[in-house]
Amino acid sequence: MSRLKTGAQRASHETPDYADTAASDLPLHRMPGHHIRRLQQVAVRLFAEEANVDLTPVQYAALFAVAQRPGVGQAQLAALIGYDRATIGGVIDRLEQKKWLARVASVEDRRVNLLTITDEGREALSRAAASVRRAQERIIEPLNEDERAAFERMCLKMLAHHLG
Amino acid sequence: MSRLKTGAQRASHETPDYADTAASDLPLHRMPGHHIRRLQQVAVRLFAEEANVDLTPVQYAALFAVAQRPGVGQAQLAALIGYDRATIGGVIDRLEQKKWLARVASVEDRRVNLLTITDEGREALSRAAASVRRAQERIIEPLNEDERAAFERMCLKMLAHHLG
DNA sequence: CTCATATTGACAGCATACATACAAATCGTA
DNA sequence: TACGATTTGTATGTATGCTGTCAATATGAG
Repeated sequence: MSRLKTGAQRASHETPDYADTAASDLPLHRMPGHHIRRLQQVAVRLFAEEANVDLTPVQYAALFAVAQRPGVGQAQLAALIGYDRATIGGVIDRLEQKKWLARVASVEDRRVNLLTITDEGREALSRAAASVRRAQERIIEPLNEDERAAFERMCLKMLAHHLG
Repeated sequence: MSRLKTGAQRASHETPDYADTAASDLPLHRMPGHHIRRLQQVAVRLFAEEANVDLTPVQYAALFAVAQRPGVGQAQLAALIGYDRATIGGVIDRLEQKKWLARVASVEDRRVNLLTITDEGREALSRAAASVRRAQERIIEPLNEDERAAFERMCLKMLAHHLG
């Protein structure tokens, strides 16, 4: 049986007034998870808007990481940038199709695909750099310098706690 | 060419040392978008860990919103909680399968599906409330009170700027 | 050396997300 | 009132993301 009083809802503008919410005293606009999800949507959109290369945020991260660590395996790469082993396979497939990444079977460990970036991949990465930077700046554009630093610090704090 | 001196970034502790990155002077651990994506992953994981009901974060948001606004249309619902019109269809499909949400054809506008929550839906929502709250608290657990307020404020500031 | 154990990458299945296109229906305006 | 523009829900295709399973391969304890 619910205690929800539906009578309280009138037409309000953007933020609905979730008044009298007995079932949950946590309206959506008070949930960090909700904000984070929407920020993620915004970040992806801005990335796509700025992009001058056919790269998604995920593909960029993967390509960037392989450039830093040539010869990394798929599982290692996944751990490095925070992906699932299952997900990374498809990402690499698409980067391989574009000839920006190459899988090479390891001789030491025949289970492993050694990943390397191609010259075209490096070129794409280089070409994308500026627009990626712009996208990142646009996300935090409404924050002042202090807030940007604080935001980064808090993000890292939460990530260290939950992932570390 | 960038003005950023990449030489300045030495091996820092937990984060891999992306030293001498000529291709991009923005390492992953300095990209807000990267942090947001990983926070989103954490948030989803915590939600799933705490959940005592078969509900995803998205489904919870949709169910919650419909409970607040019975008779809302799919497009309105999508706008309300920040989804794509195309995405919301599948979400509603699954909630309808569980008998927690019902589509009713509108008489006034025959294009519209009026969405209403069922008694079972209300019951599920009520049952989920505590665990959803716990999941939200766990996300920001490493932050102190001031930081939590600041984080929420900054999230809302960015969202208002990019969505408003 | 051998066998239990763990790791690696592939695959299937489910659930977001987005862009695009579409038919049906509604609305605005001439 | 007729008709172009818009809105609504649906479908398709692509790309994350996760869980779970599997075969092939390493690894380590005995």
